[in-house]
Amino acid sequence: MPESAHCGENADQELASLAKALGHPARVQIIRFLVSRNSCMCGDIVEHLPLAQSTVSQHLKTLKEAGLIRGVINGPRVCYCVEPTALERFKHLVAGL
Amino acid sequence: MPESAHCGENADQELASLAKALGHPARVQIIRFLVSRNSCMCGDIVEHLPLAQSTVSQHLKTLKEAGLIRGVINGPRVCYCVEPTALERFKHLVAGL
DNA sequence: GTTGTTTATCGTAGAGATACGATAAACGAA
DNA sequence: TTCGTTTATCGTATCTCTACGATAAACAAC
Repeated sequence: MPESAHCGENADQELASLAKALGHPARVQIIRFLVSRNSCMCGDIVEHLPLAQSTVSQHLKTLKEAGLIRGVINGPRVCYCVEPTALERFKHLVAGL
Repeated sequence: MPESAHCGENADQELASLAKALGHPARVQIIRFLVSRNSCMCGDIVEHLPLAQSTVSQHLKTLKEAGLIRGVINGPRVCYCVEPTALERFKHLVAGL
């Protein structure tokens, strides 16, 4: 299994990638907001943050690309929620430091 | 106590700052290296990473400014070690997500 | 179809991150 | 003092991040 030969380095890269995604206060707030509400629409997040809608959308994209959240299209809206496995994975990797 | 009125936001900022410091693979590797050895000289880290000495020094500065490591001058060398309280604080903040 | 609502993307400006080589600073040893 | 070792800092080029307004895309309702 050549994959696991570098699992340590991969874990470093994975942890760094997740940490980077949470390396901005607005994105931490978004995650907390989603955890507290289980799920919500993009508009709710925009109202909750002192940022323009386009900026919030960009932060959501960053979190989505890191795998920390998921967006389900619901008519003209998008319902966002945390990806529990990714968040737990992050907690696990951090706890292992 | 006006300080604690915004402790939630402060925690977000604190978590984001620590996460940002760990948002690069090289810095994750440095932290792991220091944890595994308890402490070591800068040169050891430079040898362990595929980066120039100046680049490693810059990463060390980033980690130091985030409070995650400490550098003790020892003659012409500098002995680096993790700041256990900061690392535990980070683990605690992440676990609370 | 048109209209209004919601979200994503584009374009862009400014700030910060990342890497390196070159150089400076600090110190022990000769 | 002079030399060698070790680490930090400077200067720089390139890239990424962050923010915004403007615009496009998707859809419900009419």
